[in-house]
Amino acid sequence: MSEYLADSLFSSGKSQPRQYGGSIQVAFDSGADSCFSYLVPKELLPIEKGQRVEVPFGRNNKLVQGFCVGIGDEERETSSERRFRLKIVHRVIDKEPLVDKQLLKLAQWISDYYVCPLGQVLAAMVPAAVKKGIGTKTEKYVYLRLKPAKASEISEITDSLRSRKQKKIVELLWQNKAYNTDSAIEIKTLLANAETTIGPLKKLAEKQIIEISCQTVLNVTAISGKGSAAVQDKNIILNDDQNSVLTGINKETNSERFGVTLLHGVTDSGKTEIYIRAIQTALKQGKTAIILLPEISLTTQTISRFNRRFKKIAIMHSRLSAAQRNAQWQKIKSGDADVVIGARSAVFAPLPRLGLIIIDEEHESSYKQDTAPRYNGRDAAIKRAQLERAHCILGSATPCLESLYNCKTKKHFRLVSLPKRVKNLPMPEMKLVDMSSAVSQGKGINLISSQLREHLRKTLKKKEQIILLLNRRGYSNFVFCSSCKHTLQCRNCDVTLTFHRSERHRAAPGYAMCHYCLAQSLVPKSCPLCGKSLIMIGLGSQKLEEELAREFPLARAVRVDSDSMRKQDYYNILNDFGSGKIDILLGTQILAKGLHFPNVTLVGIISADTALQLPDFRANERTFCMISQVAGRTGRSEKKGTVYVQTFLPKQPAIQFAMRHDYNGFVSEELKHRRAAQLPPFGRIAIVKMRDTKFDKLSCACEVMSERINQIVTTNGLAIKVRGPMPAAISRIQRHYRMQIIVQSPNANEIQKLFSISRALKPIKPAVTIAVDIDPVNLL
DNA sequence: AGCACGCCGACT
DNA sequence: GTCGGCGTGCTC
Repeated sequence: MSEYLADSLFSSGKSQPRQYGGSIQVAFDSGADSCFSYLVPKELLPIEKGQRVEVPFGRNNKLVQGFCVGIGDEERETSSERRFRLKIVHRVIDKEPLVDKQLLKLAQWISDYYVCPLGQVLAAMVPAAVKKGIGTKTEKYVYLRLKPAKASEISEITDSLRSRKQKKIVELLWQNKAYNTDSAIEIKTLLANAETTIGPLKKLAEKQIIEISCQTVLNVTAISGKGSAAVQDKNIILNDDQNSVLTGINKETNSERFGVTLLHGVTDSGKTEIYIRAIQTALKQGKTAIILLPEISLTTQTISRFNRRFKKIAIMHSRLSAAQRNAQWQKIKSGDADVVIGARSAVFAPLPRLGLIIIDEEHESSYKQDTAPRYNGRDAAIKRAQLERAHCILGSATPCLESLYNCKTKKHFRLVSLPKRVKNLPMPEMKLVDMSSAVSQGKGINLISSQLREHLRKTLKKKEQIILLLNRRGYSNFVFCSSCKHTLQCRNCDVTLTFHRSERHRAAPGYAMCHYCLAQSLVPKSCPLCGKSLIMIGLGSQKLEEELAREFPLARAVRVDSDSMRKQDYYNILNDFGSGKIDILLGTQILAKGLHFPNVTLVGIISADTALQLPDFRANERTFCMISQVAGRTGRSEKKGTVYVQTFLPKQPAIQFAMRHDYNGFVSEELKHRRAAQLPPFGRIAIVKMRDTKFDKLSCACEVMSERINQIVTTNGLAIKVRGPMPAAISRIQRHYRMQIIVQSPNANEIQKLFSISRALKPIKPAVTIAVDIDPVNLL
C-alpha cells in the first residue's frame, strides 16, 4: 500500500525522491457525492481539468478511472492535517480534456441543481463508446531517428548494416523523408514496399536507427461515409410569418448574447425550415449548432432532411452502434462537424464555438432523464446556451406551461408564434364521440364507435391512410373474475397484470404479464379464488386489432407497440406506411410524434381520457398535448383531414379546448388551477423517492428523512412545503416498496438550498435507496 | 456505488 | 465450533 502514498519516497531507497506538481481533485462515477484529492507526480504534468486519470482508490488501492475536476489545493486549510496521506495519480488517460471548461461548468451546474454526484454527471456526458475507444485501432508508424543532412549519412548507416532487408527499409524511409511522427510511414505500407516482414524492422528499432510510433485511429468502417453534399433548397420559400420569425431569431443569433426564443407554431407550420435557416445563419457567423429532438422523432425521414441541407453534420441517437457513436463524437470533437442532430444527450456534444441550440418539441417529457443524472435536456440546453453566450430556440405546437411562463417573467425569454399552417391549409376537422352514450345504449364496449367505423370505411375506399391511437397505460387488457371481482395481480409489484393472447400456448388462453417487472405467467383457466371462469377485459391494442380485422378484413393494418418492438422494425413499418403498403397504423403514443404522411386523412383517438385518470397535476396538459399532436398528423396535404376523439368525458375542459384548437384558452384555464395550488410554473417541486424490499425499514427511513427535511426547512427559514411521506402511485415494483416525499416551493433556489444542505449530511439510517428528482415530469 | 469489516443465526 | 447472512461505514 505504501507505494501509493507520497511519503513512500522515503522508503524507495537510493532512487531520486519523486517531485510533485501539486494536487488535483478527482470525481468518480460512484455514489460518493464528493471529490477526492491526489498528488500529481511532476512527470505527469501538465494536467488539465476535464482529463481522465487513473488513481488508486479504497483500501485495496484498486486502480479506478475518474475525471480531473479541479487543480491545486482548493481546500488546503481543511485538509492540511491529512494532506500527507494523499495518494498519487497513477496515469493520465487522455491527451486532451474529454470535456472542455464550458461543459465542465455545465456538469457542475447539473450536479448542483439535480442533486447528483459530479462524477455521475461527467460519466453521462461522454458516451461509453468514446471512453472505451470502441471502433478504434492502433496503427503503427515508422520513421528514422536521425534526420540526415546529406545522402552520405544514409550510406554510412546502410553500410554498417549487413542485412539487405534492413538496408532496404532505411533507404525507403530516407526516400520518403520519414524523420518524425508527422512524416512517419505506416508499418504495413513500408513492409509491403520493402518486401519484408516485421523481423528486420524490430532489429532496426533495437539498434535505435528507427523509431516506431503508435497512433489511435478510427476504424474506417465505423464512419458511415455519408459525404452528402449540402443541397440548397432555394425552392422552399418562406411565408410572411416564417420570415418575420426568422428575422427575429437571426438578430438574436448574431447578437452574441444569451437568449431564448420560444417558437410556438401549430403543427405543420414550418418550424423545421426555420430551424434550418437559423442554423445556416449561425454557420455563416463561424458558429456551430445543436438540434435536439425526442428520440422517437429521429426517424430516417427527419435525419435525411437535415442531412440534405448540411454538409458537416454529426448524428447522435440510440440506434448507432458503439463504434459509430464514437466516430460521430470524435468527428464533433475534432471540429469536423458544425451541426449536431440528436436526442437528449446530444446537448453534451463537444462542439467548439457553439452559437445555437434548438430544442424541438420542447414540451416533451422524454427530455427528462429518468435515471441519474435526472436532468431535463431542455433545461440543460438553456443553461449551456447561457454559459456559451449562445442562442436557444424552443419549438413546439403546444409549449409547456413552464416555458410560456418564463417568457412572461424572464428577460432573456421571448415568445414568437407561427399561427398558420405553411400552405395555409385548414386545421383538421375535430369530431367528438361521447362513448358513454354508446355504452348506455347497450351496444357493448366496442373500441370503435359507429361514427368512427363509418369514416374508416369511407377513408379506406378513397385509398387514403389512417392512424389509430390507443394509450397503453390504463387501457391494457386485464384478467377479471366476473363472479368475485378478483383480478390477477403481479407477485412483485402493486399492479394488475396485463393479458396477452398467445399463439404458442394453445392449452392456456394466454399469458399475463407485468409491464413493470416483465414477469410472465400463464393465465389459469378458472379464478384462483372462487373457481368460476375468468374473463379478459380486452381494451388493449390486440382487441383493437381484432375489431379491425372483423370489420375491415381487407385493410392492411399494422400494430406498433413501443415496448414489444425492436427499434429497427418500427422504422421499417414507418417506411412501409409512407410508401402506402399499409392502410392503417395503430398503436400507442409514439404515433403522435412528428410523423409526416400527407396521405393520412383520418386519425382516431380511441380513448382521449386515459391520461386524465392518472394522479398527476399535468394530466390535463398531457391530454391537451396528446390530442393536438395526434391531430397534427392528418390533413398535411390538400386533402381534408378529420380527427375523431372518443371519450367518456366529453365536457372535460382539456378535451374541449383541444377540439377547438384553442391553445391559449387552455393555457389560461389551466394556469388558474396551477396558481391556486402553487404548482409549476408558479413554483417548483422535487420528489424524494425512497425504496426498499422491507416495508418497515422503508417507513422508518422515510420518517427520518422527513424529519431531517423539516428540520432544515425550519432552521433555515426556507419557503418550502413538505408533503408526505406517502406511498408512491405504484406502491411496489419488483418487490420494492416505494414511498415518496414531495417538496414544494415558490422558487428553485429554496429547493436547491434544502438539498445542498441535506446532501452534505450523513446518510439516512436505516439505509434505503434514495433518489431525488428535481422538476419531475411525472409524479408516479 | 462498491467493498470490507463486524456482529448474529443455521449448519458440519 | 465455523460459514455466511446483511447492516454499516468509508473511500483522498
